[in-house]
Amino acid sequence: MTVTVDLGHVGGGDDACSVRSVDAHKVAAAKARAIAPEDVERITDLFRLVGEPTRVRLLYALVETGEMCVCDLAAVVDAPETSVSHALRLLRMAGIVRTRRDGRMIYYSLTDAHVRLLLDVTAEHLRHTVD
Amino acid sequence: MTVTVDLGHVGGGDDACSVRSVDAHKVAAAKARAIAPEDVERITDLFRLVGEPTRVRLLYALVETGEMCVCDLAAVVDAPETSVSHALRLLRMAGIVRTRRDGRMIYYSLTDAHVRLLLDVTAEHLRHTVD
DNA sequence: TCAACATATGAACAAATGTACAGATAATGG
DNA sequence: CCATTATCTGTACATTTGTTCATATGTTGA
Repeated sequence: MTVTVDLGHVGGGDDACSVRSVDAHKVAAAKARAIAPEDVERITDLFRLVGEPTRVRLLYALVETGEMCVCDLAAVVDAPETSVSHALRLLRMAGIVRTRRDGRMIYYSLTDAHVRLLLDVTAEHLRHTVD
Repeated sequence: MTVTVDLGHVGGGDDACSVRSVDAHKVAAAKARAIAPEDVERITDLFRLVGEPTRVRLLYALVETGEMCVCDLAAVVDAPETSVSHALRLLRMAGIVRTRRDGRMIYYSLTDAHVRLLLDVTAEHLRHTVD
């Protein structure tokens, strides 16, 4: 697997300012298959949401119990209810969790099973990187 | 394994300051099965790393091409090489990517297939939430 | 309607984070 | 050894982000 295409020097082609490339093949291929900017944003938004301790613990709590009210979630993660409410709002706005009202309380639950899978896959990844 | 169920009204018990709970069952269960603090940190560290546009695009580029040098990666994501170098350092320190030196260049590649799976699962999640 | 409760919202502040610039390190070829 | 190339590292700055306090919304029961 040498490759190292000849292509004398792929001068400042395309659109970038002063970006030179060593292996034009790969650069072109990667650019062609690159993920759409819109999708990049959605993916990073999702990951960023799950990249915070309180929110991850909230999600795990919901995975285990199905649904819980803010009060109980706060008890589980041992954080002020206000903090939990803010965290849940972000998760709700992202469509990761949904709410169900029952009297004065509002119960939160996961919207779909994908988040669970996401967390599981991550756990698997961590398990392997630990060894 | 106590669990102490029976509800009624579980006053300010446990250890938190002023956290009351509505459904002691779920709170106890969730606390018992809660993920370890150490694991929470590792999981959030991982997600936070993938929760940034440049880094995600770098990872996708590596998924597609196998391996690339910093220079070409910078060309793909259209960012200054310094930025890319910083981003790659974080990914490398987290064990997500590894390096291979060949002359003056350093080639980056994914450490294992788990990240790829992670990205795929996420794509799946997004696909469903769009509908 | 009023008081008590569960949760949401807004704003302010400290901490974390990405980015850019300058200089440092490492390797190649002459 | 020197110049050049490829990448790294350190630092400073602007932005983002999580947390907290105070206040608002909405619900129940008397």
